[in-house]
Amino acid sequence: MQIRSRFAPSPTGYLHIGGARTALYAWAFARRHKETGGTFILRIEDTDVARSTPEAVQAILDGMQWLGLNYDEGPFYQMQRMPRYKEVVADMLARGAAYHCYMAQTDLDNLREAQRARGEKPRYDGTWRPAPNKVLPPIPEGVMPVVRFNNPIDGVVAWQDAVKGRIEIANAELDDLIIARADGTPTYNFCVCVDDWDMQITHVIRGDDHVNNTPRQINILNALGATLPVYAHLSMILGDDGQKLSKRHGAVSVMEYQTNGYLREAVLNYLARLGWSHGDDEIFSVEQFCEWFDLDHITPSAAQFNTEKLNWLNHEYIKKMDAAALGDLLIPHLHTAGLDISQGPLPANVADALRDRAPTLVEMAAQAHYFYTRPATDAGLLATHLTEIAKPAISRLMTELNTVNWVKADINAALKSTVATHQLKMPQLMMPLRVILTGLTQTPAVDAVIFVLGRDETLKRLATHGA
RNA sequence: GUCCCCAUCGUCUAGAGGCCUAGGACAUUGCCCUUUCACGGCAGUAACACCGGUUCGAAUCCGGUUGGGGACGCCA
Repeated sequence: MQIRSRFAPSPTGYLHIGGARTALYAWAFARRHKETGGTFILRIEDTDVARSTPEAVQAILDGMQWLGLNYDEGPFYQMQRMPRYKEVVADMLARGAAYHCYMAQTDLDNLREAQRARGEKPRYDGTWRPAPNKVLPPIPEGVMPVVRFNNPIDGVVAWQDAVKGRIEIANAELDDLIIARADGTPTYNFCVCVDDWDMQITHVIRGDDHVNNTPRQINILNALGATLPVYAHLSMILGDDGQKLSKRHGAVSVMEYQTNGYLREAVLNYLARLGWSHGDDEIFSVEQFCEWFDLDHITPSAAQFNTEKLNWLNHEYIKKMDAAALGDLLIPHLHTAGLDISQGPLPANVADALRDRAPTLVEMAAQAHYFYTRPATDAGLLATHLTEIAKPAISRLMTELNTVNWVKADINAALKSTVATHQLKMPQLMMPLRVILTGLTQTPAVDAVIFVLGRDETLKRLATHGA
């Protein structure tokens, strides 16, 4: 079987973490079956003209690109498929699978309100639904009708959800949904069916919130004579505080993660593990994920986002990444931290020195200041650490550094021999050096700092506090 | 209100009747390492929502309760 999965966002906002995970799973599922023709399709559901924007389309594309979720077909835009939808509507009308409804909006509202008041589920009452021997109301003047789907009245719709198991809903719970508005434009549930059918989607992997749409779509698909896809409904992702994610509450664009200093590999890995598992495996590459991913191990319950774990994962990736690559990723963050890096040390070296103590690139950039700007000297700090006993040692060290072969091991040897000849304890030399060189008491190992700073800059800084 | 879904440590999860006195990871606590902080190492605290069944045996199956979530649009 050739797997064909799709991601079908509506462009009404950026790609947030929930959408990104949905896209990731649908993508990975197709990639998992690549050898047998697995195909990933991107479809933009933009039929809500009022809320869809080109900026949102771009934001979604950007987010997917950053994550590396490439698609094999598309992007398809529903607005460009209007003729096709209209053709299908006309056909359904002709076959009696759908019918015109002239009920006014206000009447509909009143109907629903009354039903709610009676404790019933609000539903269209079938006033305009044709039936044998039924006399329809006279068609009102000047009213453009909507088209409603002739939903089955009896029986149940059931499907084997790949993550939630068997779900069944009685047709009596469903009503005749509108498939085309009065202005002729088709609606969501209908477009999805036509698209999934036309695009021969075999696996619909989407958010939990569509479970309720599924029986309606199955009915429409059946009326169309289409083969039903496998449905896999992903539970939602909750915010860090267990609350639902929303625009004003923690739902941020995936791109925010990039600007906040997260690596794409870490975000991908984190998302992969949020709602899916492969035994005890925690850290794995996207490639590995694509090999392992299956629908069977997706959790049916909602998952709470945990920034601390993301930070940990991000740090793991930072610690393992190639220094040059890490340096490249760090550059933009150094810029936003306001540092002029044209004069200073190589970002790759800075990154290498700082990686153990920086879980994100933003944090790393924040710690990188003293590599690019002379530290302000805190008199108090200097007084505490730059003791009389340390001064001659530093002076001797300067002469050594002047000629030492500039590699970390030799720098370290110079430090050690200075400590030895002046009969100091390590901290007695390291702390004053650290304070002079960085202005801080908490930095990477001093030999690493010296190495990254470079000979000239190190000697200049030491000279200012001239021992 | 009606319908649907969900329920293992604080969090993400393993677990598909005996391998479970419930495993891993993050976080947390303690100790070790150490030129501070960090990194790293070791150890610890911590969970099957509740009540009934089924079974020789249930975290695993069934029913109910409670709690949480979602859906009920001429939005997607």
